[in-house]
This record gives sequence, structure tokens and C-alpha cells, in this order.
Amino acid sequence: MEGSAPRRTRIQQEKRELILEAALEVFSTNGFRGSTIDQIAEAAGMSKPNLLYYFRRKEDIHETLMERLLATWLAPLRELDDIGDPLTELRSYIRRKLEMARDFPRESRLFANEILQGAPRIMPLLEGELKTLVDEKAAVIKGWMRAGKIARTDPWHLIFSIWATTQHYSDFDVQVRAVLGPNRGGDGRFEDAARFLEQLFIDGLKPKN
Amino acid sequence: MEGSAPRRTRIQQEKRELILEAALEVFSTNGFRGSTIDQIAEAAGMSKPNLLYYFRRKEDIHETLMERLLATWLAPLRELDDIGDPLTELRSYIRRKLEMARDFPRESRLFANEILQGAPRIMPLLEGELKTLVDEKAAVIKGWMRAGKIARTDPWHLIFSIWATTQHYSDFDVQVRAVLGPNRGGDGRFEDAARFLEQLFIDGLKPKN
DNA sequence: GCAAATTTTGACCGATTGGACAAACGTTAG
DNA sequence: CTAACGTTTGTCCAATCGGTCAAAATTTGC
Repeated sequence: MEGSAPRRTRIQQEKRELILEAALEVFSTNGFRGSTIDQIAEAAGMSKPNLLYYFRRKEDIHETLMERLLATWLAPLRELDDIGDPLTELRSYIRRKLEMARDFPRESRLFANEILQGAPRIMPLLEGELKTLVDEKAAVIKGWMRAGKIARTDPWHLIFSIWATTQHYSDFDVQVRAVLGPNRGGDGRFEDAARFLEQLFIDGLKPKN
Repeated sequence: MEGSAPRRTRIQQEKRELILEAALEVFSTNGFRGSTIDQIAEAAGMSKPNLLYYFRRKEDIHETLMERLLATWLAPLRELDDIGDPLTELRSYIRRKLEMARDFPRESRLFANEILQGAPRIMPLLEGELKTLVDEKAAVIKGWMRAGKIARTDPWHLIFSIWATTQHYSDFDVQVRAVLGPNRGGDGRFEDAARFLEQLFIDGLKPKN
């Protein structure tokens, strides 16, 4: 484990932030191999050698981006808590996930790109941290089912389907907008999606009888 | 419109097939820009100039692959028909979609890669053929709702969520397997998913009262 | 069996890529 | 003011990229 973070000047902090912002834009639309250092440098408004002064390798930028991403990306699931009404908890989890798809589509696409290509850089995290977290939350959900608070299903696949449906609105956004057309595909599409997903998941999970 | 397909010898047909198969493998895991002609040539067991004898440009391979893909990819939705019981129709649509995710994961990933990067090569198809088809099927579903055969929801978002949940098992397969672990993540995962999705969509769509 | 057509190959090209490097430039503390 | 340190730039490099081309090898039609 790397211990202390390297000491950084004010300029270094600012420029590194600038580069990461630019890299997020470029990586999320072109993938890792599809993106060039020149593109990122131009998007960040600096020369390539200048960029390489702050990040020695292209991979370092991607890695830094990935580490930050995962923390914020899993935050909503971490908040899913045993205290409070189960259906309310699930409802707000879905809502938060959909809000992230709306507000941070680039982060979602960056993640999707990585997974699509076999997760070469974050496989250990998936099998470790992510699996642990999901197993833990699946146990919470299972508890709700045993207590008769929500209908019985597979908690893991329930979580997968929440991920899939919400992230669909960022990862496949162009398709969604193309199919919905100019009218229904406008800014209101996220509210329509929210209503639909609430009905699908929450109504579907209400305990039977 | 290009009219007649070019006349081709037996060798040309076979080798073109070989190249397309190899390209599907390479493109689906590395994306378009992330894949090189050399990789495809090696996977097809031939030299780069030899490959370029059959497809003059890298884009031509990708384009051919894409055209074929879309036809088979939309086949299940095309089969969704007004005749027959609505719930049965939807159930078998979901089942077919999940089977495709299981049996043709590379095709799904190729498509996902294209959409993720803004669908630069197939945008007209999305706004044209795909939108027309979805609108048509959404009307069918809407008819079922008006007739009280299934519960009322937004048909477009219903289709989106079926796409999202089924394709999740091919596009995000590594993540699914990592989270489920060796036991639950084995070959049985598709049957578990099928059971879960049936419950989520079919039970959820049964008409109220 | 042979000539024409098709297929395969090796050598090559210009452009782009990730990255190195030293020199020039700017900033700041004393 | 100036020396030390941090920042920026132009130039350069080897590797890889997509693609060309002429010549060699092979297949095909008769």
C-alpha cells in the first residue's frame, strides 16, 4: 500500500483536476485505447509534454479516474440501510441511481467501457470490494423478505436489474433519445423513467396478500 | 441504394466469413478504435495484406458486421405480435432476449460499444428503422393496456427496461460473474436471471383487480 | 495442360501514437 | 536582485497504425 500522498503545489492540484476533467470527457466517449494523450491535452488546454509532467503515463490518468469513480459510484448502494421502511429505502436507492445516470453520464460510460472490455484494470475490485458490498446488501434485502416486508425474489438479480435499468439511461442515452424522438426524448425523459421504474420495482415488490 | 451484391467466388465467401467471425471477437472486446487490423488478421489466421484483399478498409469489416447484427438483433422484437395472449407474448420476448444475451454475447457487446460511443456509424438506423419498429410495438402494447389485458405503464420505457435487464447479462457479464462468485455465478446464472425477470415483468404486468 | 484469373505474400509508406528530454520560462523565498 | 525550484515548450524517437503495391503462388475455366 502506498502510504502518504505526494506533496503537491497549488498549481499541481489545479492542473491535475483540469486534466482529470478533460480525460473523463475524452475517455468516456472514446474508451481507453480510443483516446489519445493529445486529445486530452487539447481538451485541458495544454501541451502534451505539459500534461505528461503531471501524469507520467496515460494509464495513470485512467487509473486515478477509476479510483475516484468507484467510490462515488457505489455510494448509493452503501446508503441502502436496514433502518427505515424497506420499500422507501429501495425507492430512494432507485431514485438516487437514476439521478446519477442523469447527472454523471460520463462517469457511467467510463465504467461501462471498462466492464465491457473485460474489466482488465478493476477486476480485483469487482471480486473484492464490490462483491462484499453487494453480498452484504443482498443479506439485508433477504431479511426484509423473510420478515414479509417485501415480496420474495433473488436479491442479487434485483440489484443487477436496478443497475441495468438506471444505467441504461446514461450508457444508451443516444439510443433512448433516438427512439423516443424529439418530443418524448427531451428533458422529461428522466421523469418518465423514474415513474416507470417506481411502478416496475416498487409496485412489483409489494408483499403479496 | 446499392443494388446487386458483388459476385463472389467460393474462397471469397469462406474467407470473408472467417474474417467477420474473427473481427466480431476482436471488435467486441476492444471496440473499433481499440482493435487493429493485425489482431483481426491473426485471429483469422491470415496476413494483413491478405485480409485487406477481402475488405479494403477496417471500417468495411465493422460496417458489414453491424448490418448483419442489427437484423438478428431486432428479430425478437419483430416477432412480438398482436395475436396470442399478451402476457405470453411478453414472456417469450423476454426469454428470447435473454437467450440471445447468453448465446450471442459478442454481438451484444459490439452493439453496446457502438452505442456507448455515440452511435457514430448507426445513428440513422436508430432514428429510422429502430424508432419505427419500437413505436409500432409500443402501439401494440398500448392496445393491450387499453383492453385491460395488462397493467398500464409506459410501453417505451417497458421495452427499454427489457433491453437493459437482458443485455446486462452479456454486456456486464464479467461484473455479474464477479459479484455472484464461483457458485452462483456458474452456468445456472441465466436460469436464475430468467426466473427473476419473469417474476419482475410478468407478475408486475398482470392486470390489477 | 495451359492461360487467365484469383489469391497470397513481403516489402514498404506516411501518419499517428505514447513518451523522453533538455532547454527555456516563470515563480517565489530570502 | 537572485538563486532555487517549479512549470512549460519544442524537438525528437521508436513503435505501431492503416493501407499500398508489385510480384509470386495458386486456383480455375477450357
